[in-house]
Amino acid sequence: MEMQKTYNPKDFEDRIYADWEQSGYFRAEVDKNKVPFTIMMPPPNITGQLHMGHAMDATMQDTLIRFKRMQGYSALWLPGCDHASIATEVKIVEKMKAEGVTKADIGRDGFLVRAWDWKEQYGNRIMLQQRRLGTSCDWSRQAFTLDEKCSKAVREVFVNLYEKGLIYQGNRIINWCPCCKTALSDAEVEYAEEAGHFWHLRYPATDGSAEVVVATTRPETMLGDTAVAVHPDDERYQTLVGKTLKLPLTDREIPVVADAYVDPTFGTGCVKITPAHDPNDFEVGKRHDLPVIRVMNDDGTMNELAGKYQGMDRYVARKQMVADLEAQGNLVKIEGHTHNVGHCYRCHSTVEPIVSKQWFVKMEPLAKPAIQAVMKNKVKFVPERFSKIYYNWMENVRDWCISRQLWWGHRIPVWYCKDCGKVICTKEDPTHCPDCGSANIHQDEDVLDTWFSSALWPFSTLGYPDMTEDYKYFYPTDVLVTGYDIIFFWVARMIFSGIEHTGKVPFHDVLIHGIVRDELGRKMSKSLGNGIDPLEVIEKYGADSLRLSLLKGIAPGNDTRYADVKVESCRNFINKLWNAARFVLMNTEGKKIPSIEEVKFAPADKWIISKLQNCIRETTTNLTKYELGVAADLVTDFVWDDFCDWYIELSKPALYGEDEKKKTDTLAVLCFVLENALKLLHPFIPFVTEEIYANLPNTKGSIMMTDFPRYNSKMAYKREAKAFEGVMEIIKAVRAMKKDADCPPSKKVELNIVTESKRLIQTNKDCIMKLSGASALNLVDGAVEGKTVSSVTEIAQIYVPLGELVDIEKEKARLTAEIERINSEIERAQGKLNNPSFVNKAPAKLVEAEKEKVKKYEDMKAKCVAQLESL
RNA sequence: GGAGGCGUAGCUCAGUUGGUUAGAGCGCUACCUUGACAUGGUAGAGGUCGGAGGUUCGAGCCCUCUCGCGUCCACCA
Repeated sequence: MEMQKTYNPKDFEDRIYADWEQSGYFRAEVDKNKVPFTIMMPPPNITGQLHMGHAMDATMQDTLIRFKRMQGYSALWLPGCDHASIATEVKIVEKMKAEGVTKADIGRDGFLVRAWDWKEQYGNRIMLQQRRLGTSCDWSRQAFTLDEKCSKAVREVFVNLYEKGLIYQGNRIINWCPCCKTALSDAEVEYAEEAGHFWHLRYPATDGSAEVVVATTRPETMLGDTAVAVHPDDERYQTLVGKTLKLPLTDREIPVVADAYVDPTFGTGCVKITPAHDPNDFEVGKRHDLPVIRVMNDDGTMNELAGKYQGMDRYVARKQMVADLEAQGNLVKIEGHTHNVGHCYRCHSTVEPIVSKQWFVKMEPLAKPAIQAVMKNKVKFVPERFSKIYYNWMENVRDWCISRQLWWGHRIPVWYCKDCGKVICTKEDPTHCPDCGSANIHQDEDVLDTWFSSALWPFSTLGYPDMTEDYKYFYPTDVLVTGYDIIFFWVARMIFSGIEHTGKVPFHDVLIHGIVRDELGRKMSKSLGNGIDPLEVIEKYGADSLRLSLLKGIAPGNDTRYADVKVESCRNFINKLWNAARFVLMNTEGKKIPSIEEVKFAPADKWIISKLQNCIRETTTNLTKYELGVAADLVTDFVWDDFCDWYIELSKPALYGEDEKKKTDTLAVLCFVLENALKLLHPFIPFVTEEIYANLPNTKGSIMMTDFPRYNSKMAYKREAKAFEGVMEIIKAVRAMKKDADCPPSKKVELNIVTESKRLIQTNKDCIMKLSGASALNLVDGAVEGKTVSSVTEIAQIYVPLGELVDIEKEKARLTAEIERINSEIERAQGKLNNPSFVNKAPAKLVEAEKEKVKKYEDMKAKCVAQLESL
């Protein structure tokens, strides 16, 4: 097959993916002869579209899983989607609103029909988009948090926790979203600074003897006040404690209580206590046995206990009440005040702390072993610093509110007996009350927090609670790859869930990455409209270029910026690789290539093979350490600098020469190095490496199923490679000399070389001449007469007669400068050696290196001085 | 209030247990269409690593202080 002059990913990416998928290569088998390696894909929401964050997340995972697969592991990357209870429900309600339909109109069953329709329509979209990236997930095991398998695990886990007393129902202050009309967990509230006010209100004592002034940021909640608190030691208010106050705008009387919660130095030292609408007040209320008066409805309007304000929206009521208080003379003052206001993470409405009966998971017993697991390195965060963030959260976590007043999700598996009040929580749906036998039972209306099922993802997807072959073989998983933004939502909850329900940590490593920002460093967001669609980038540059650009130069845990120019430079790299392959293929065409074992290596061959071995070793190490950015740099640098810029050029004298054996030997090395480079690159840029691999002589099958290159110490050739670098130095020196003398590169020059390494130079004569643009290479014994420019390298002095181009004065200045430079090097090294503490304390190896350096530079200096004198 | 991060070449970023002369991409300068590639080649210019002090034979890396900019958590009504 003919390769085009320019790399064009559109010609093959879709075709190759279809081939892979059809071949079954993505499927992981339970194979006792292999070691499993498992990654669970963080399930994207079914409402979602692929964005840059997904693209990076998926690319990292795909790179790791392809690497491990090639290393011989039974590599499972299990994909799937999250039903995203609240996010999806919000979207469906929005869509219904456009049609003029409400949830009440169609009822629960009708709503669920729509929700499943939605899932059918959009649930697979993002999975299809992921394929464009080249993701090698095992689609045969694709899961969904609301499917039968995952639901079974949810049920099992809920009942177990309930039976252990770790799930309970309680009346507590929770975060309420009046827009979504559901409770939220603490993690689902986002705080943002907002400009607001402090309203100072006067509450007179009922006996007229005194008054207190309280300040509030939410005056509408005063209708639910059931006390005013002061600090027990606050001398100002000693006489007030025990008295009652008249609550303005109502006909209620409320007591003054003493509670240490109050900070006497803040404000007036008097705090209105609203147990139904503030978490701290709720606690104070409990201590003083205060009534809990909730004055707000679920939709954020005032309720029947709000008197004349009933039915008003919370903000309308606020305005009206402030006006009324002012009219009464009970508004003392209004202060400007910025404070943190909580918002729903889905609809961004201001959340309302409200007392409500909800289901909770008791966190303390679960958190302890989860903290231990990380402390004892059973779970390792990469980079390590994220474990601190994890500890900080885990150590201070409050009970998890898991019930949601939504319909889309796992319904809480609890039934209530209407006759005897029994609460029934069982793994099988009950038909009657086990206590009184009544069939008059009904299920709890609420569903579970969407993260309750995500928390089980690493094992629910493998069949838990059933001890399936998959579960036994692939669990615990190996590495979780995700962003730091969901450590609390998800990572932490998977860790304690895994430990509690399976007795094992769900994964050994957590590779944390940052977020992909826009070119200006801003977060990509819908409201800013600065999002970049990965699919458009793929369309323009190809998936491989996008993948590589998302990996090159990234460091674990750090944010990165997306820039077109980065993708472009990666595309350029791939084009380079493409053309290098084209070069090799053009030359191998119709030739019989010997196997690498039969080749007699030239010095350049040993050099590139040595470089290759080094690259194999370093790349493997870094991929194993999850340093994907470093690994990507290593491989691409090897291909571009060592292979393309040097070795391919070095191969040309042999390829265009007369010696057939030399020619085919060189071709064998070219093929060998290219093939290995393709394998090293395959985890990063799977499509183009597959395409080129298919064109290589003597290859069959897919590159993704070949073995990842292994470091071969027999091919290390360290000494030979080092020696050959002396040859390269000469080539570079000649190029620089020509440039310096304004000699056109195309003009062939004569090289006269003084060296002790005569054999090395002689063996590589063709390469030196070809790469430096020389017409002749003479080994001479001393300085050459006449107008020459000269240069000194570690192993040689080079004289190039350039006739009229030679400027003696310029040449003298150059040599003088060179001697100065060498002198400063000698000084630096000698300075170290003259320092007794360096010589005594530094490792012998380093001391030796400094000595060598002095020797080398002294030698070069002598040569430079000799040259200068000869001018 | 607490925790953590960042500050390295004009720009965007690497720099893994402290160890030769601190790297890359893009940009820039000069030259080059040399039988894979101008999405290219060759040769260059350009940082002393935010600042100060300290530990060490040796610090971009460790410690203290300090300046500037993000982030997360908590939250006093």
